[in-house]
Amino acid sequence: MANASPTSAPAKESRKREQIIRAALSVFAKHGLHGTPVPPIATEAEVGVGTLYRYFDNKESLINAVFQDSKQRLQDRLLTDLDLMHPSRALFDTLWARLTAFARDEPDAFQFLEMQDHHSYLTEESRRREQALLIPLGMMVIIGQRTGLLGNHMKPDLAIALFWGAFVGIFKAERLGYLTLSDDDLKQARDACWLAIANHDH
Amino acid sequence: MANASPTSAPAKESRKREQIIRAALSVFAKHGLHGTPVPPIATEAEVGVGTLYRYFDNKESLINAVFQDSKQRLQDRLLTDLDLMHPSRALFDTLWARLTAFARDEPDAFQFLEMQDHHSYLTEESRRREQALLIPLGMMVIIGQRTGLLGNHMKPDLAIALFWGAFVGIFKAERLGYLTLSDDDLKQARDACWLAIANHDH
DNA sequence: AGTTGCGGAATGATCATTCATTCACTTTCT
DNA sequence: AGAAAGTGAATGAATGATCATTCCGCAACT
Repeated sequence: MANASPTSAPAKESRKREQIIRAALSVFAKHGLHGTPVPPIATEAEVGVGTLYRYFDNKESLINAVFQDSKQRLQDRLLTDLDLMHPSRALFDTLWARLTAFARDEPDAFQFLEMQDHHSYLTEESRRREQALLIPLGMMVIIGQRTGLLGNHMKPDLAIALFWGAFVGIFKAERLGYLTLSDDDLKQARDACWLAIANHDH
Repeated sequence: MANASPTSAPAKESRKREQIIRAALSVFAKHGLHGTPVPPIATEAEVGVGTLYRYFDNKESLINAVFQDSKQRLQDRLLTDLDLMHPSRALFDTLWARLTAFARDEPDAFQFLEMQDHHSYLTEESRRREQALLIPLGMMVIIGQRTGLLGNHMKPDLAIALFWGAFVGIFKAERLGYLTLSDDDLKQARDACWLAIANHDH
């Protein structure tokens, strides 16, 4: 065995990398992308600025790492062990529950992913990650429409944008202090969203 | 008469101010708030940097001017000659139509108002403008619930956040290239939003 | 003793803001 | 009326602050 110590060298190294990503996420969420200098990120990560640049080529590549990491975690929490190919009201409720759990557990990541200004920074790979989440959801909507569960008049992309926008909207309102979301509020919002996209022909 | 010329001195002065606000809006929408230096704004406004600082104390006060101007225009276009105290499906459709018209006619203003990062800049006055739009809409929802037009289980603020988020979501998706919104798509989205908030007890 | 990781002062670039000067237009004086 | 002086808007080079990035000396580990 090359490494038997509790924190082996490569493990410790990648732990530091994650530390920086987490710190960056937290500062970006608070002050925006252009708005946060690099040194405060290093401070928050309890790391020298020079160290940060050992792990990331530049600010842009750090931003992409944060983006991909957050997107990946969202995707994992949302899709793991879920059969999107058999849509049902129960599946919708599960997705909603997982989404709210994500928004609650990782508010910084949730907010970061909705920021406007990272889109000019994103690399090809980051955009691919975006698709990795959108495409399965799109297929789910298509199947749901085929089976008569969902209204089949709407473009799948439109349904997703509508739903996602509504979801983001209520949490954004909460973050800005216009609202507090109780469990009951979330259930009502969930049901309202379902009404918006379900099939009403029967 | 002190001023008989077609563009009197005070008129010309305020025209220049508006020119700067318009230019700032356009550049802010493209590159974000922190992301845009002041000089490019002056260039876009066809004005010297020094001139810009004759009309605005600093960047922050320019941002607030842009915000208030955009918010005011949204409010004017949305509420003028509308009786919010008598909600109906037709009123909802009118609001939707005005909202889409605004998003189409003034995409920069629409996007700017949704940006995350201006909230740390906003003055008391700017926040007041925010309320000036939200409060009448909230009253409309309350009345709609009282009259049985809207589902009356939901907090008015929640209904508004849900609706506004969905609306913003579809236009954001279009801007980012995930979608194109035909007139038909917009009608479908409108009807879906109505289903989400209307009363279904009859 | 050598190698690798780390830190943070140093560097050069970019930014917000200022200010000395120009310029166009009035008012005053002869 | 024509000349001279006054006024304040407009300008953009200059200034100082802040930022991203580098690099060299130090520490830890082998």
